[in-house]
Amino acid sequence: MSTAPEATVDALVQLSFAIQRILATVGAERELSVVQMRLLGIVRDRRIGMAELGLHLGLDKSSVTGLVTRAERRGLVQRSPSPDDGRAVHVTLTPLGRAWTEQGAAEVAAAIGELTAHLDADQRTALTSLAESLVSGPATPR
Amino acid sequence: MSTAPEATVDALVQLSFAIQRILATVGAERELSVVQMRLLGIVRDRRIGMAELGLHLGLDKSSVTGLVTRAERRGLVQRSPSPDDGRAVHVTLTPLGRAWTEQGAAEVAAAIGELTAHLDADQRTALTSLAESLVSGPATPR
DNA sequence: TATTGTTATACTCTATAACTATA
DNA sequence: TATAGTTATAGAGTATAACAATA
Repeated sequence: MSTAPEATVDALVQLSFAIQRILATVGAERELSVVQMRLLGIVRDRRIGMAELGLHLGLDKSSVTGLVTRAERRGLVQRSPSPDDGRAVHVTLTPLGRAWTEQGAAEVAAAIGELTAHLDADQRTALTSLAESLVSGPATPR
Repeated sequence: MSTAPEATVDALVQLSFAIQRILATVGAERELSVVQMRLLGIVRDRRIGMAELGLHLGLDKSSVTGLVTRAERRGLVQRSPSPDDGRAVHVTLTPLGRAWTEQGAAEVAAAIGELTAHLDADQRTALTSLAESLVSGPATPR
């Protein structure tokens, strides 16, 4: 049970808030919450049902129902019955939802670009690999 | 308008979710949301009123009213009238609130310690200073 | 007039429990 | 029986608008 030095804890917590603020700000331009943005991002590249969506988002299935219903009402996603399983539905992006998702992703990348603009190439590489190693554990050479 | 490379964007966004998940998990042990945790953390070292609290949290003052009321109802914070300004109130931690705040901070530090356990001292130092530089801009030597 | 804070209201977001339909 | 999803309900969290009290 290691405890990180206070400076490291503070820096990572503050950085996480800065990134979340970027996501919230980009979403707010289209009145999307961070969770709605994640929903669109997840549905973007997966063929997925409500249950699996709940796993990705860390939400109960009943919460996902409301989330998807609100996004559907706004014309961003669609429910369609699964051809394989009569109980299941698939959630997919509408053309509008796809456009917003791509624009949002570009705006997030631009804002993070501003945040990291003062780094040189080596620093950026170091930051990226350190961040990756925290998320997925130490590098796993194949 | 610089745009960060995709790998950097992904790594930072995923890292921010990992840190937020730690905060949410630690809070959940005491049925505290991340915002309630932030509230306690802000009140911990400042003598502060509702308006300034709203600025720190990025919330409207009416939202802060509800947030503080719920925390007060649970015995975590106290409102007290400002001696200087008849309109203002100060929000302070109760002994229980202080205990929870300190325990929570320790648990967050421990969890982030786990996350960074695989880093050696140099890597940890590099990560900390890179993260600090993103949050507060490039190093500003005095 | 401006500022501090609360109240009323409405909506999003979330979980729990109970339910329907399909596997 | 188990799984996929919805509905009903309750509560937290948020903003806007209107308000009271103080500066």
